[in-house]
Amino acid sequence: MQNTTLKKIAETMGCSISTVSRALKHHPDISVKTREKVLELAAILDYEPNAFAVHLRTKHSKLIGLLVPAISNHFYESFISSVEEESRKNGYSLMILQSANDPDIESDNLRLFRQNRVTGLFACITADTTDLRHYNKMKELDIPVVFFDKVPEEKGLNKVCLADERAAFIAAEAITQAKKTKILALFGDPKLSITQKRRDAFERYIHKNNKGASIDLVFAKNSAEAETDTYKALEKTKKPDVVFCMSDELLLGAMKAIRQKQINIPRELGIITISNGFIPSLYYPEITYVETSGYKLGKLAFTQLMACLSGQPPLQELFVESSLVEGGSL
Amino acid sequence: MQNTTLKKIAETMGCSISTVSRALKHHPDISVKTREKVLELAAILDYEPNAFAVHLRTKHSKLIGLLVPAISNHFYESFISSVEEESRKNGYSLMILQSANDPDIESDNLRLFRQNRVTGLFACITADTTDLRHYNKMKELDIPVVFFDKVPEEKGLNKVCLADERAAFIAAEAITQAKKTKILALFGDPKLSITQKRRDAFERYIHKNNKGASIDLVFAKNSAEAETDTYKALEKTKKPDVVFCMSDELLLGAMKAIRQKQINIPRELGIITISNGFIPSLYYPEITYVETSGYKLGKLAFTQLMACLSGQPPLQELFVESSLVEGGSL
DNA sequence: AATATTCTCGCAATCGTTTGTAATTTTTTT
DNA sequence: AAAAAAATTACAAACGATTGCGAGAATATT
Repeated sequence: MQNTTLKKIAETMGCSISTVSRALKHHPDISVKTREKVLELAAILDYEPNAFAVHLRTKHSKLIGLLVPAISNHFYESFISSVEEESRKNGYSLMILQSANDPDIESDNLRLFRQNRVTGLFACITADTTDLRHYNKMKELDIPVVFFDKVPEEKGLNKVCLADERAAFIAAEAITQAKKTKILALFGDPKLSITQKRRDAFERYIHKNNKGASIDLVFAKNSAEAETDTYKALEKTKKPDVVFCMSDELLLGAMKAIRQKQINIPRELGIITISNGFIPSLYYPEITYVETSGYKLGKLAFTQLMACLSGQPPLQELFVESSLVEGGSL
Repeated sequence: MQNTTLKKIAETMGCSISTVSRALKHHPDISVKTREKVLELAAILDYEPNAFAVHLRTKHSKLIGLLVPAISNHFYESFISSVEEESRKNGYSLMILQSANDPDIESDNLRLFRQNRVTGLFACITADTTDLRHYNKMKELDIPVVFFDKVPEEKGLNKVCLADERAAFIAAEAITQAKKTKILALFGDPKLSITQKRRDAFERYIHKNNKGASIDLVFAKNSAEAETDTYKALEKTKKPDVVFCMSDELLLGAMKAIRQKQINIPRELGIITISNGFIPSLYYPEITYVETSGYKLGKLAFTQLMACLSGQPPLQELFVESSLVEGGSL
């Protein structure tokens, strides 16, 4: 069956299309009597405005693009969920694409977003994104981009991030207060600025406030690498007394190694991570973590995008604060 | 900056819009020479077809709707991820909305899908969905709907589901083969049909093939309940020698109790669950599970939808088979 | 050389809305 | 009652792309 259109309503009512259109949006030009009739008829015929026609005409797509590395990820999930919620509340639809951490797919997706004339875009860049041309093209087309989580280094972009330094700082503080000195620190891809920031903050704090502590610094690209690296570290004669993981992914790997070696937490070894809290709650004792909420980040990103859309874009880098959540692992 | 349009290209080339349009899609009517020129110019001007205009004209939206209870869910995530992947490969965009298990939001969302003239729809109904009118409206508009996971009872609908009975059956089989006889079986909300199906299949198999085995049947609404219930069961004098969980959520609770009691797996106690595999892999030893893959379900759903779109709709209920994935927990 | 055939390309309608402006009707004013 | 003002509705041009049809130019046929 065909969809009801303004034309169909107009014809069955015996009036013009524009009258119908205006009546439906309570335009003062239309008399109450006709408006009522139109509204009634529209309800009967189940009229649903054709979003494509509306967007084509108004040039306002009410569509927001969202680019994440992967949907199946415990952090992005909560971000997505939160953004979807806000979008729907504000009458926007969401177009979600995954880059799979591949710059080629990323640029394909950005093209798709452009073709769909998204009103705005949330983007999390891949580890290998070096070419920002596609993003710049968005700017040329007046499509505001709010980068989140993994953001480019460039200045003058809208970014919302977890307070990476702060989170690492808090973790380092907790380790220091727990009087741990032999630290195994697991970080992710060293190319990413998030890694650099967390690492810097972590080392700075430890060197300044935890004199005599040693840091065994390891970069692991994924969970499996984290596992082997942790395993190796635990076989050394000078075993660590605490493990710091900068992400859930690394925590998973580290915990597997720890379980294999049957090491008791927290008696023999402390562990702390940066997380949104889901994974840490799976273990017993629960893992102490510095909270970084994808949910909050999503809310913040949305506000930021709305600000861009409705006025002068406040080009700036915003942060979601972190806090320590005590499990029993430290 | 404005987007490049066919008109702009036509004007700078000094030819008509239709020529440009045809040249861009390699229409035989257009000479190679002009085609080349158009292509070149389009590349320079960064032409991106306006999806709205295309869809309005062609009446083919290349947009697929996806309705899930929640994005932040370890099962739907993989489903979404899989569907997104297929969609992109096939030139479709995805519009994802969450129902939050609320029938009102569900119907709002269905309206949104209609307004956006989705080409097809994947839907997982809420636990309280009784009114299928909104879905029937889709059918009237020739929008095929593929229900997945939680599907309506009605006949004559496209459904793709996990083989709930089979999964429980396989788990029961594995338990029997492992010669376990004192079974603690954790099931979810007894109101849900999925619970009933799994329970029936499980009990039937055990009673028939594992003579002398006893089943301690427990219904737990969430992870916390599963934890207390498991804890209690482990304190009884007649301890279970195996735990069966019908879902990841229950597994998480059970494992916490087991960890607290410092019980060795698999030496003192076996455990098996039904899962998509993520949570089981977090433990050491990894948990043996019957796989129910959201990923595979997504692939199946997509194929089903494509079939509906490209010919006679094969109204039918399809199932994703389950298989046993051996961890070291049994 | 005249006609037929094939190549190229442009015209114009269309998809379903929105919206400025003009036209018509009704009401008010004098 | 005639003119002015206000209220109501219709007309028509966009938005950007697609596509059937026809026109003109180039080539082929006799």
